[in-house]
Amino acid sequence: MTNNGSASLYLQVARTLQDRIATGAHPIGSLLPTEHMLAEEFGVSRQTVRQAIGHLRGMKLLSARKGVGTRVEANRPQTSYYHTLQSLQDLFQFASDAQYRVTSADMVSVTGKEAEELGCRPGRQWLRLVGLRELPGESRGPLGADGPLCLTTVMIDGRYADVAATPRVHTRAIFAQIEDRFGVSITEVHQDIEATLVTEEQAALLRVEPGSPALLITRRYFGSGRTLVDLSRNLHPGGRFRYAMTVRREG
Amino acid sequence: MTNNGSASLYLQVARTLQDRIATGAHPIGSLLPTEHMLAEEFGVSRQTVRQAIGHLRGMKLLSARKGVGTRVEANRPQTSYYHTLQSLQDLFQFASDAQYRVTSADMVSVTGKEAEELGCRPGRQWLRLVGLRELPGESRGPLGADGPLCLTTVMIDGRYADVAATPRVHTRAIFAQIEDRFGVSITEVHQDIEATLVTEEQAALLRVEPGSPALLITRRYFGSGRTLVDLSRNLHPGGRFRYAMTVRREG
DNA sequence: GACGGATATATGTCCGTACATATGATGTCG
DNA sequence: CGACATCATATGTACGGACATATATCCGTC
Repeated sequence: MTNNGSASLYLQVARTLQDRIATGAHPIGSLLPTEHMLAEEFGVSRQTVRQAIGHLRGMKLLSARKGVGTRVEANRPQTSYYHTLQSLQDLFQFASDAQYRVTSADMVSVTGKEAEELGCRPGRQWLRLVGLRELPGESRGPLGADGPLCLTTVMIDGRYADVAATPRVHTRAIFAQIEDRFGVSITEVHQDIEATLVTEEQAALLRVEPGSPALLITRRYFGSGRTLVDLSRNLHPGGRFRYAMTVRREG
Repeated sequence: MTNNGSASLYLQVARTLQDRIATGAHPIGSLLPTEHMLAEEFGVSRQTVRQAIGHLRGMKLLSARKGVGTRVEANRPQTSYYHTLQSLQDLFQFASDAQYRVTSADMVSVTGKEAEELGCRPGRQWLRLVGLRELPGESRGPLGADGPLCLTTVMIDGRYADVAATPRVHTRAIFAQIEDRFGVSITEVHQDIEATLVTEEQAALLRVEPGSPALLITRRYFGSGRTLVDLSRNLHPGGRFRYAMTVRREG
């Protein structure tokens, strides 16, 4: 064994295999020798070899298929960074009691450019909501003066239009209502953040100066099979909102 | 066993334990019966019980400590969403050949508010870089007309000031240079995005109209022990940049 | 009462064996 | 030559036993 003798036997085996993979003795894509052969070579039980392989599988260096063998997947442990969310609600970075007050809800037939953006054929029916998100009553945050958190436009696939067919106040996110009501589950969300200026019309609704800066956050919610379930466009006045996230190293 | 008999034995055991945990028979924080007791109860070997427990540990439902026991950590598998990055470079969302052209590099002694923001005592030495990030030569992206990608100010802990002591052009991110040169590794990055307007001075440097919108992205890079290694403030002109990310459901 | 050592206990590691099962290769038959 | 059954093979599952090691507790000593 190349290692010191104090560590667990299976960790020594794992380390040796990892070294061999790193040095190219077992190229990516190739099959490792069988567990039986490795056990014999290292003079340990097959159980111990399996434990070592299991360790490396946890690091995504190896994968195994019954009846085939153990394949080398990666050269070295990829040091990836990740940002986790407890739930999709965390994408919204304001208090969870914020209300979405819908002022208009219209079924529209999308055309051309808009259809392309929604990833569907022209002529399909979508429900378009327009409204303001604001904090209820006195629970205004410390950040902004008062005024709505954002101006939100939502496009909902016609199949799920029932969740918001008439203008009203929503206390839960639209996607969450669709998930519950129709049993679809959101598997992926694409979020897009850009800077823009508010128009006069928007400024009046948001109670800010025309021409002041804003974050335009577009979110696309995808269900199974990468089908777009709903799309929301949130215009956040500059001083009233910021988007914060933390990424951590894996392991 | 509550399950059908076709699945693996250890999966049946795991399922039974999961049910018991979900129904509160084993409350969060409590210790499970010992592996030996469970093996006896289910009429299986201890090895099989361990495999079942290992399965639930992978789901973060259980944790184990040698000499103590197996503790219930969670009620049910948490469906978390995550956003992964291949490397921290992915936080920058422009071509990796972008250059950071530093126009000034000054060692400063931080005071009051700035010291607080950097999380250090007033009077500490930090290196302040100011410069523009731009694409080299002809490789201009399709998005913006030409002009710099962003105006970037970087604060570097005095200990690592050597990486950029004099103004010059950097082709690698500052944090990456610090990682290599000083052997520290960035374990966490905090990122903060807000909308703002560019001042006249900034507009001239970025070659945009004064008063146009911009994304201000502040990134704090932390090393081991949550110590701030460097902080960068990037001002991206509105039309020239957007921040995109995708989050996926776990499992 | 404080400190330290012996001890019981639970998980961790390791061995050997046996059989199950998915997979790809081989070979046979129409 | 193609479809299909057969077989060898590699990982997956399961058993039983044994010892290692970390931890908490008990107990005696100072």
